Formats: sequence, C-alpha cells, structure tokens
Amino acid sequence: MMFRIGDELYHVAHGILMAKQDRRIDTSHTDVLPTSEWKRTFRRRLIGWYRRHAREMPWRETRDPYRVWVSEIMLQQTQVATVVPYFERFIAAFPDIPALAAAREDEVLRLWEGLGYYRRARQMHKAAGVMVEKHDGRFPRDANSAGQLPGVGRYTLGAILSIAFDARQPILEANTVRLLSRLLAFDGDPTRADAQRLLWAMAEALLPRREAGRFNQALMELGSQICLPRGPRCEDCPAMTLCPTRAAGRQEEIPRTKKKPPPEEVREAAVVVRRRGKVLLLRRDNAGRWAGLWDFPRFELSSQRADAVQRELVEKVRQMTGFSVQPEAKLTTIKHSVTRFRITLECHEARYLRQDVEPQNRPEMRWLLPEELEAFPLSVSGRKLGCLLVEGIGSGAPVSGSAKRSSAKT
DNA sequence: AAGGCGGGGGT
DNA sequence: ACCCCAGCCTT
Repeated sequence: MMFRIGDELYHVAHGILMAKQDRRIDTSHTDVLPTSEWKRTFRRRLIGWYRRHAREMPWRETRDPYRVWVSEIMLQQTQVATVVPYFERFIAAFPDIPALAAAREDEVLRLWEGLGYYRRARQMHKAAGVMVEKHDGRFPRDANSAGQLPGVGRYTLGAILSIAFDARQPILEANTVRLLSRLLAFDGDPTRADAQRLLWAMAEALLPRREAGRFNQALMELGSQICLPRGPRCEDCPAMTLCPTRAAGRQEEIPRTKKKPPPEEVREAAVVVRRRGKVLLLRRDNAGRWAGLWDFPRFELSSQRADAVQRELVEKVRQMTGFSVQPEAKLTTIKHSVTRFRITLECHEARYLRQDVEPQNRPEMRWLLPEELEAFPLSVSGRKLGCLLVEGIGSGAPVSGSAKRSSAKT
C-alpha cells in the first residue's frame, strides 16, 4: 500500500496505522516494512544529517573494538553525558583487554563507583578474562563468540560488531525503538514480543550494505537529539516527510509508554561507627542492590521518635556485627531515589563501646581510616552519600575504594 | 513475560 | 516532580 504525503512518496508502514485502528492487522507479521525507495531516501537523508550533527564522543575517535565495547557497556541504560568521564578514567586505567583482565575485580568496581548497574563491571572483568583465555586477548569478530560474552546482549552485540568491524548487524535500543515506532506509526505496546520482532526486522531492513556502524549510530543520534520522547523536533528532522506519525500528528502518542507507579517511601539509617579513628564498613549481601559492595551498616528504619531510632540503631548494629555501639549524634538526613523507592536516609554517628577489646574481624567487615573514606566519595543526586562500594568477594585485599560520610555538621 | 538492577540528565 | 536513558539477566 503506497501512500502519498505532501509531495513525498510513501510506504506501506502507514498501512499499519490505518489497519491497527481497524484492529484487523496482526503486527507480529513483518511484511509491512518500507519499500526500497523509501529506505534509500531515508538512509541518504539520515546520513546527510548525521554528517552535520554527530556529537563528538571519546569513543568515536577510534574504532578500537575494546573502546567500543567499554563504551557500549557503560552506555547501557546510561546517558552519554554521564558516561564520558567514566569512560576516560576507565581507559586510562585499563588501556586494553589484557590490562583489564589482569586487574582485580575491586579495582574495576572502583572505577564504576557511582555509575550504577555494577554487575556490568563484574561482567566486563569476567569477559576480559574470557577474551584473554579464548580469543587471543581480542574482542571476537565472530557473532556467536561475542554474543556469549557476559553482558553482551543482542543490542550490544550489534553495536560493537557494526561499529568496530563494519559488520551488517542491526541494533535496537531505547532511542531507535522510539524512532522506528514512529517511522512505522506503530501504536501497539513496543515491549511486546511481536512488536520487538517487528522493530528488529525494521532495524535490519533499513541497514545499508556498508558502514552499518555509522548508520546505527546515526539512528541513535537522531532518536536522542530529534525524535525526543516528548516534544520531538520534527521540523529539524531529516525524515519529517517520511514519517507517518508526524503526518498524523501523533508524536505524543507513539510509541505508547507505560505509566509507572509512584515510588515507595522508605526510611533507612546508616551508621558511622568509629573506633580508634577508624570507621566500620560492611560488605553487603550478594543479592539485591549494591550486591557484594561495601557500605556503612545500613538498615530500614521502623521507628519514628529519636530515642526509639537510637535503640533500633544499637540493636541493628549488634545484629549485623555482634558488638555494641553507643549512638553519639545524628549527622544528617539525605533523600534520594533508587528505581522504585524514595529513600530518606538518616546518617548517625556511633562509637564502638569496648575500646579495650578487639572486635573479631570477619571477612565482610572492614575498618577504614577517614582519609581512605574521603578519597572517592560516592555522589548520589549531587550529594555526598555515606556509602561505599567495592572489593571482590573474600579476596582479602585491602579495600581500595571508598565513600565518605556526609559532611553535615550536626 | 516480568522484575530487578542505579544513578543522573532534562524539562 | 516527573519521565527517561546506547540493556542484560534471572525467574
């Protein structure tokens, strides 16, 4: 079904829009992709636009597969502006795959501190080991091998192989889901399996024969700079006249998004336990948030009144460590959000009670000097949060990374 | 198929 | 205050 919009040709995809409204079409069928003429026009305009508007990024200065890989892992669910400084530090510390493989896990996590999704760092470290063991210390060109590396899913595989090796591999991620949904006027739920099949098929159908990497990056750039979630800048879009969603004025409806439930309110306490000038850290459980990373003793708070909070604090620290503390001051309160939770974190100071007795040093327990804590503060929501990440499980190595307590006076 | 995993940018 | 972000993995 050809379509005419203004003076431009158009394409079958618009048929989806009309038919979907009639509820006659099963969008799992992917026989509704653009014509060759549409695709040629789109590619030409997209690349032309990209030549003029591609942003500079450190990982775009090269096609070194290692750097492309590092950038793609860091960019998972993380915006470009956030990644840039982390990428620079990471590459400086680990300039190539063997260097990364030779590092300790806690050193890798240190450089990830504050970036989130810490599993990515562990998976990268592990993958570097695999590449040294099985792939001659290089990122494998072979899709089957690359796809088996931990942390490399379908998107990341396509991105790395297309960008670094000029392989004709499609990608699909947040920006291009939005862009392609609009180019297809697809108004179903894009997270559904049939929709994903359609969108991947579209991503593949659009690929040029050569320079798929540049094309894929252009798609993402257009999605992130022009085809915005709300208020897309259609007037500046090289595909404006190719876009049925724009033609129908439905940019705010497509793609459909799910409303998220409001975050749950949680109250937590963190305790800065001091003993002989040192501060206590505990390694967190291997499951859940900040799995296996180091933190101040922290727990969910059920009490309201200050005196009850102090009793709860003493009891909780005893549970977690086996020894007693004397609460001394409330340092500060910090609010921050973590996915579905809105956390109000009270930071308290307490003193180890039995100065004359050595607390048994369990592997999940560390005493750090203040300067070690000051070294690398973890910033959350622009504030110094008293928590600390880092160090592998049972490695016995000294804690190399840290955070600091809030510096509030009271 | 759904849920967990983090933190911050942009409006 | 809210939405969203160069996804992956487990259940």
